Amino acid sequence: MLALCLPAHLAAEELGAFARQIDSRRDLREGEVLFRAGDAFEALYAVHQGSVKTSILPEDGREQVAGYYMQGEIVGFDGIASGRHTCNSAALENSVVCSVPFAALEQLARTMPLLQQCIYRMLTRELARNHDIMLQFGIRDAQARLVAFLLDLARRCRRRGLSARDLTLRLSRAEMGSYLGLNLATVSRALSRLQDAGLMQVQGRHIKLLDPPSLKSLVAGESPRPQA
Amino acid sequence: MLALCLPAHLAAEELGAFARQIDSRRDLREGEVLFRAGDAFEALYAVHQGSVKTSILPEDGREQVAGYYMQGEIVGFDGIASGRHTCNSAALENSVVCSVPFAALEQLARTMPLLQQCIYRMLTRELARNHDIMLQFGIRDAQARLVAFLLDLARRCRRRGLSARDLTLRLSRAEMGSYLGLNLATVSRALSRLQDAGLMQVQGRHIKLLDPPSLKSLVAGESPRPQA
DNA sequence: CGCGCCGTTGATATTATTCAAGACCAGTGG
DNA sequence: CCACTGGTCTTGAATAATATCAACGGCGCG
Repeated sequence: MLALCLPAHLAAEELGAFARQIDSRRDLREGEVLFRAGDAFEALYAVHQGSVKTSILPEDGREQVAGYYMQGEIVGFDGIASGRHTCNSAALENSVVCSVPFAALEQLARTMPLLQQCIYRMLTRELARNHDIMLQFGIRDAQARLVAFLLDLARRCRRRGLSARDLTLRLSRAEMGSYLGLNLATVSRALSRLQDAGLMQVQGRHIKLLDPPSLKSLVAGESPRPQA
Repeated sequence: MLALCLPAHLAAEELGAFARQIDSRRDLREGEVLFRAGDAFEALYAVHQGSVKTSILPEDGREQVAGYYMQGEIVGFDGIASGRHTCNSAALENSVVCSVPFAALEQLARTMPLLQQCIYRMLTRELARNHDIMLQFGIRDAQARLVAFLLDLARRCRRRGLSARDLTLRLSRAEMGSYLGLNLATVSRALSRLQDAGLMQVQGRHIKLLDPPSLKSLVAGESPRPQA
């Protein structure tokens, strides 16, 4: 299953050597913790099946969702620099991850230029992705921000061969809200309004995007932003 | 001056070869553009003197500030994955940057393990930094968010041997607001209130942090967050 | 059936935005 | 030297958006 988790352009023979060394699969049940803030950073985890969230919990306050990872995505880059994880990670449903011990990976990469390249690409991709996410947070309007999130989700689904129209959220309203910096109730209301407007169909955690073009223009077009 | 821009742990002899190849200094006047969204990604820029901002401008809307880089920091990671810059960059004051052609750097790194390491560290650091920034955006209260920004700034100043108490902002209120997702007026009011509370002294763009501990607790302690 | 969790929705309070007026400041030209 | 001007910052009042509080409905499960 490792082959599925790792970039395809890794040459076959290298993959063989690689897999022999570090292949390691782990099953998670819903809610099960993958790592915690403060844990030593030992591995990256490729989500093979299911989905995973990351979060922080400020001692005083309530959990804040920091990231959401689905099939084919990689969790754990936080803490790669410091050697310790800076957030918690837990499965949102029964899931399977491939654990990739990072020290071994690095070690191996020293003698394998292609693998080196592969790691490098992972890092830069993650960098670009984070950049995108940060820009999305610039959207101030609650409804537009939510739509941006859903469209991002749709894009990621399409990439993985799933339907980009029929989304199944694995996050609760509260978790979405936390991730987006919105209140649970605000998320719910925004979804209702979007449904009333005929732009999507909402049934609990199943969302059908009825009018992607309009949704896109909603995000790009009329987001009131602070001046500069 | 390149030596100042690059990580110190690069072995001297390698640095020599490196510098000979790619050393390239560029002076920027206030407001001068370093690169634009859509430009081919050719180089990273180490800020040697002064400061630089990145921003996007959605066709419809107003400029949104995406990042702020000071002396000793590196701009341009956006677009490293796609080969094109995804945001604009301009000098906030008269500045000097070292341009580091990235293709050359990569090429060179193939034969220099230490340089390889160095690039690698740059990437992971940037990753960690972005992660931190994203978490800061989770802070919902305008005042607390602003304080978090100022404390981050202070930390970066200290790291660079500048005073962590007396800050000189290079961003206007509007730019700070744009970066933080707040209105200009909100930023101004928050600063006034913080001053009234005796936590800092504000004189235009000069800010003196009078009570860092209280400021820190303000960020961590009582930020009302959505539930999850 | 009753319970707990999740989601929706209303009423209200709080917070931030918007609009607008004026203060401050530096640069410029009379 | 002094107004003038453009930009930035502060502040007030009105408005809009979101959070909070709370009630209720649905659904799965013991």
